[in-house]
Amino acid sequence: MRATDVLRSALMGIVEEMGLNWPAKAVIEPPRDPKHGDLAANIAMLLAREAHKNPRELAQVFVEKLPQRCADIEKVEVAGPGFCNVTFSQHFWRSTVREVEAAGPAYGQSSVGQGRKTLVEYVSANPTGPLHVGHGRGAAVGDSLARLLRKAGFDVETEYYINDAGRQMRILGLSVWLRVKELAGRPVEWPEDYYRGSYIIDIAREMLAGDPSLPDMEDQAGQDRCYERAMNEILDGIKADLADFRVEHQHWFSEKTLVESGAVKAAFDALTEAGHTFDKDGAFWFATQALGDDKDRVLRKSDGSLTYFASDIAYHHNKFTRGYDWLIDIWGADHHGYVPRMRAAIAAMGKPRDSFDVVLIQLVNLLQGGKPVSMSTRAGTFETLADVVKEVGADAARFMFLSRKSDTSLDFDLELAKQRSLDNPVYYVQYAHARICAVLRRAEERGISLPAASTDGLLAALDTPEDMALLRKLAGFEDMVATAAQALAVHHVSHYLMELAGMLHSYYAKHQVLLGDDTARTLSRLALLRAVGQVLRNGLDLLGVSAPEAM
RNA sequence: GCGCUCGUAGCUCAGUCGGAUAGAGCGAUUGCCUCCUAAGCAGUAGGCCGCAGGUUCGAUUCCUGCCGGGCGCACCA
Repeated sequence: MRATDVLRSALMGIVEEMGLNWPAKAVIEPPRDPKHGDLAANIAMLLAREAHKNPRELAQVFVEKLPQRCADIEKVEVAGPGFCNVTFSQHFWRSTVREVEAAGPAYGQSSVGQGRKTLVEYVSANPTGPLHVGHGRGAAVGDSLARLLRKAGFDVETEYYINDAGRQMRILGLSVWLRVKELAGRPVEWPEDYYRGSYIIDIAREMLAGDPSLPDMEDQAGQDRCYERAMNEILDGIKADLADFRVEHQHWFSEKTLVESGAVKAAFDALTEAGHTFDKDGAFWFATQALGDDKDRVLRKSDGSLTYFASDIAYHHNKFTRGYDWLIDIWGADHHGYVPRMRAAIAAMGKPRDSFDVVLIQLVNLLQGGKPVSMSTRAGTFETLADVVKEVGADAARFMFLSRKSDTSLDFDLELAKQRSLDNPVYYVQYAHARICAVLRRAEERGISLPAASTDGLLAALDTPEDMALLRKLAGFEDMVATAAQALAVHHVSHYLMELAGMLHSYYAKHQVLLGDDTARTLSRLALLRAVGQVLRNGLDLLGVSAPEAM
């Protein structure tokens, strides 16, 4: 926030003048209670010991010197144990409207990310069936996180890792193949592990219709053919479901391709060279325990096949070689035990700890009017992402997924997601935007013309406490984006939007915007509302939620 | 048993790089449309921030232990 920067540099100047150093723990932030001013600084409490003064005494020094250094400061006082509480002038806050107008959709953009090359890998569900609700949460979080990080100045790309090389894929091929044979009236013996979903039968039926001689193939060949077809079909379905959910990955990365490229061997060699591997019991091991894991892990089993971990190491190694220096993985929370070994792998690659982060996505409990919806594979229940999106819409689903911390479990009530009330926050926020648009439309109808860029004079009539509160909130948008991005916490955006929408609704109820007899005030309030609308749009865009002009 | 994680209002959840009197919505309850969208607003009630210690000027926030919930602990993926 501009106010924070202004105050920080003024305070730094004073600290320097006193011959002291700026402590790392110095914080400048809006106090909880707005009565304490716009910003509070704890600097005096931190420097008290070094300056041989009591905190309040030292704070008094700052209070006396600040106004000379900063014309925008209207009031500054010592409070509590030694805070410096600063209030900026109304004129200063009003200029926020002009900043929003100037930046438009780019308002909130910052450069705290310094262009760091970042890869967000998310969803990455095995292509063995349609995406379910849990994947949807991961999809929403990954997509919004990428948007958020870009807004904060990171250079972000997104990726879906296709697990097309392992056991699950063999089972998928087998499942379809057996269905094909069954449909053709051949005798079939069902193994313990196979995919039972109805989509498997659909694929088998299509394949059989396309090639009636298919069941005559040899088992292995038939199974391979089925695997190929089924995976592609399911992958297409996944892509379509994601597109309907407004999620698009820039890269689709195949595990199979990775394995065939020899990347696994290269990764093994690199680990061995660094002395992190050993042979035991006929298997090839990675000594992760020395790097913080519970125990050492197998990379190549005694039967010669690779573990999932092996190709995952190669995959992450490959990400680094592609030039990314921050890897963010979005995983289901049931994989949290996997984090230490992946961290061990990153460490073994010689990469710093902060080059790899995992965002864990907790379970989604699907409810219907407060009662749990069966998550079984039975038809007719809402289990897939596509079903849920169809039922409640992408906006409601995304907002719901993004309004809670991602690592706590989430109750998703289908009834509630369709309700048009404050129970359902997405409508509350969208309604605020639509209301603003309605007022702007009405103004236009009445022939009131608001210049695209307002001036100090035009904004001068913004002088109520509610005006100031909204302006401060708008000014804080960039900070919110930056801290949310760095904390990988998308839900901060939803909460900010809820607060901003609440303030707007409250303002709307209290202050008439279109005032027949007071043109100056009308114009200034219209400009403020337009700025609020812009910030609501920018925030909703980070969530991938639409901002309707009418509801 | 070990590890990770969570425990904040009746319910669902924010907040916490240590700061002043802990917030929101729902539910309960009382009001508000001759006026820009009532999908809204204003008010009231509701809290040992799981428990006990420790660190400090100051702890809901950090540390330790305990209690309770969730998840994980494969030569599975």
